[in-house]
Amino acid sequence: MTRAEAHRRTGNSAGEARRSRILHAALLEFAENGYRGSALAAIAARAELTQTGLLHHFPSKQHLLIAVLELRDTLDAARFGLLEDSEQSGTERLRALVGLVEHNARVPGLVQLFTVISAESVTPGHPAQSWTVDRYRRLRAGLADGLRQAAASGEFRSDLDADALAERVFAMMDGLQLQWLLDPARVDMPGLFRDFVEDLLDHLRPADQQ
Amino acid sequence: MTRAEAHRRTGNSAGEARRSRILHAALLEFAENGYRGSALAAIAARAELTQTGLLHHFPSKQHLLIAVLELRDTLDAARFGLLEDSEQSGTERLRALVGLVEHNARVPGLVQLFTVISAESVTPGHPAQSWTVDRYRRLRAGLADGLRQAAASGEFRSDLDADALAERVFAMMDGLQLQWLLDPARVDMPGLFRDFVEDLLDHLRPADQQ
DNA sequence: ATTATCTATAGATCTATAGATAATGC
DNA sequence: ATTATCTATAGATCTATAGATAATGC
Repeated sequence: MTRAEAHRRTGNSAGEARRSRILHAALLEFAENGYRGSALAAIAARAELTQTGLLHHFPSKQHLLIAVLELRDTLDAARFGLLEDSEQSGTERLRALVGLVEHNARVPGLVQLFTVISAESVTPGHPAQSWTVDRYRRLRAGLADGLRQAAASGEFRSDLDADALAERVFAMMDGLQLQWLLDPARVDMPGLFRDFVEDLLDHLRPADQQ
Repeated sequence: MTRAEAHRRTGNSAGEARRSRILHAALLEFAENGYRGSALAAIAARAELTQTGLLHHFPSKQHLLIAVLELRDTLDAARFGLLEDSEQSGTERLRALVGLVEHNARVPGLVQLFTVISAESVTPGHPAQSWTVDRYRRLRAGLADGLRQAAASGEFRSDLDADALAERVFAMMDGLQLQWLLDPARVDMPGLFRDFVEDLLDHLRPADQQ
């Protein structure tokens, strides 16, 4: 172990604080202009250092984007218990998503980040492409597992198509996000998503409880 | 009327053909790289003329983008009878959307154009922003009207929330498009959308027919 | 005369590297 | 010694304008 490694392990709060500031600035810029529309110099100015100063902390623009996405995704997943190993019921899982959407309605910048970057990353050669593809696979698989568990336990009807439902739920979430970002006064994202989920829960109740 | 105007009205097939070729090239580039990621020179090369030659036909990059979007949107609307004055039933309207999605599955480039540009246009100052906002308003209002008519005629249950349903339908369509573009092998966009619409039709049937 | 196209180029940007200087912490 | 930061700059791009030349159609 070099001295540098030892040091990094023991805090280095100044450097950490700077990196965190750069990540925050990058998040705002990427959300406002997308990856291709954002300039390192603008991010650096927002974090109050020079463009080359920024590149000391993140070796390239691509590294910076991935760092922003991973940070945000980890925070969200932790916050809303979207991780696989949680002990929630199917109903709780779906309602946790409603809670996430309600929270999202208060942080349009973050929603915009994921909406803009996800769509941009369908284009060939985009640096976030594999990250985005993997993220959706993880999200769908996690929810589908939860739904299957709930079907097995008798909470939900046993003939549900877990994969199809998981896709529907995230498709609805993303589609509503887009329309809400474009026209917030006319699109009540959290209300529409909540109603969608409640209708879904009605539909998922086992036949003997309907 | 100047001679130029008279001339334009009577054909001018060479110029028209060139413009059409540029629009097609621009569509492909914008779909592949987004608006900000596309260079006029690349579009021009695809249309086999120089960058300044292109600017003779479209005065700026913004004009070109809007021309592409309007052309495509008009073609799609005409093709699938999404225009307001059609005489379709509610069921027919919803199934026409299923037909549109099935068609879209065969033209990923066009789907990518709308997906990438729509998301990019949530960013401030994007040239397609008002076009995109208006397009969604038109689409939602058109479908909502159709649903209301169907409710009034007794085809659908009378207590449906037409605006909320119209939003859901387009949100589902867009969300599935995104996931399909990212992972076509794992996301059966047309099948998922068809099932969604059929479930919706079940739900909309008046109580006395269930 | 009008339309189409080209060359040349102004004037901005943008990412990333090289290399110097200052600050930090063992 | 290591880390952080800066100036300077190479080398690509990118949009749009100016102005010349060729082609087209009355």
